[in-house]
Amino acid sequence: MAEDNSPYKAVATKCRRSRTKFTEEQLKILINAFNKKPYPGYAAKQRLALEVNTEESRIQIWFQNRRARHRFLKRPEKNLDLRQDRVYPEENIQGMRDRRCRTSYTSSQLQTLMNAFMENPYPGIDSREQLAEDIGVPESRVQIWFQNRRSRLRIQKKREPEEASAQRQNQGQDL
DNA sequence: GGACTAACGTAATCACAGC
DNA sequence: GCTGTGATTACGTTAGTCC
Repeated sequence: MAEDNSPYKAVATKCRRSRTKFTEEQLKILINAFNKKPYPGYAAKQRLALEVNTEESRIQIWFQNRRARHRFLKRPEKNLDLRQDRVYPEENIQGMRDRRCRTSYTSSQLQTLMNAFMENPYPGIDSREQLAEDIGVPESRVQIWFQNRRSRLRIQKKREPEEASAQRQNQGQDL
C-alpha cells in the first residue's frame, strides 16, 4: 500500500455492503456443497442461494473465498507457483461451463451506466443498488459492469501511447 | 491485538454475439 | 476470424467481528 492513488484507499471512504453473517446451519450446507463440488455452476449456485436464503452473488463470493483458503491450506511450503491451480479437473470445468446467461443492456441502460461511471468509477453499495434499481438489473451485474469497465479503460490507456508511437513510426516510413 | 473471513479490488481469461 | 463485452477465475487487500 505505498501509493496514494490505491483503489483500496478509494474504497475505504465509500460504503461497503454490510458483512453477511452465515448461521451454523447455512455454513453446514455451504461446506457440504463445497466438499462435493468446489466449482458449482450458475444453476447450482442459485439452488444453494435459495436453500440458505441469500443472494447468488453471496454464494459466489463465499466459494471464491473458500477456494482461496483451501489453496492456502493445501499449498506445499516451497511451492510458490499458485497458478498451477488453474488446471482444472474435468468435473470442475463442467461446472464452470454452466454460466449465468449473458446480460444484454439496452442503449439507455448503458447510457445510465456510462454517466454514473464518469461521475464515479468506484460506486459504493448504495450507489450500485440505486443504479441497479434505476436500470432494472441485479446489483451484482452493476458491480461486474463497473469492474469490466475499469479494466478495459486501463487497457485502453495503456495502449494509447503504444499506438501513438506506432502511428509516428508509420508516418516516418511514409515520408 | 490477532485470527478469521466477507467484501471487493485487479489481471487474466473464457464465452459468445455481432460484424 | 476479429472485436467487444459480460462472466468467471486466481490472487491480493481491506475491514468487520469475535475471542
